[in-house]
Amino acid sequence: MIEFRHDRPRWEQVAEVIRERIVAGTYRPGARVPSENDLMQEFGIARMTAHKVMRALREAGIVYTVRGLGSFVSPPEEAGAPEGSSSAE
Amino acid sequence: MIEFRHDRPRWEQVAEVIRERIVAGTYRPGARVPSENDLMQEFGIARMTAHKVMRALREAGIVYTVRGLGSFVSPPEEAGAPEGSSSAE
DNA sequence: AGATATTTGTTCGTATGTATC
DNA sequence: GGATACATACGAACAAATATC
Repeated sequence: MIEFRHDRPRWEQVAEVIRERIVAGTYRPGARVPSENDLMQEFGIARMTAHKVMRALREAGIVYTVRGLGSFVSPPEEAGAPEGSSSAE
Repeated sequence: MIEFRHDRPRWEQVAEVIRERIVAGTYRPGARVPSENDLMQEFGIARMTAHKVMRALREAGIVYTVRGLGSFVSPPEEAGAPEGSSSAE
């Protein structure tokens, strides 16, 4: 369990953790991130709080969500690199 | 946006607006009235304030609320008209 | 086709803490 | 101190989309 600070919202702190994992590569592009239910269990938070976490990450553009399926790490920003230019598909 | 007066509670002023809409027929009997979330957005108020609005309308008997669904305009007072007397179901 | 489970979306109910008046 | 108002957070219920059996 993580130690929640009292000077910042929980949904913000959890979102930070997930964001760090994505940056670290723990969750790769296209892969599913923990469901709201998962977040509830892992962080001991309520569903609505977990929902807020995912909404924040979604609005930050680092995940996208499909109802009934879950949320997934957004693909990297292809800034001028045409697909197929890096390696074989 | 509406101009909030400083001499009366916001929840009271918003409740007045919704009540007027119901009287005017903007929201008909049985129809759903704006959710607390809707009120937050339209009037720029907090959820607790929006909740107070709906509670006031509920206690006035002009709406009824179903958890998980929303609030609805109360049916008119049918003084002596049994249900099913108007048409076939 | 139907039932079930999982998951997100949305709604209301409630409690707490903080700030302001 | 009380009333108002905001933000946060937990709980419960209803709904829709998806997948599996």
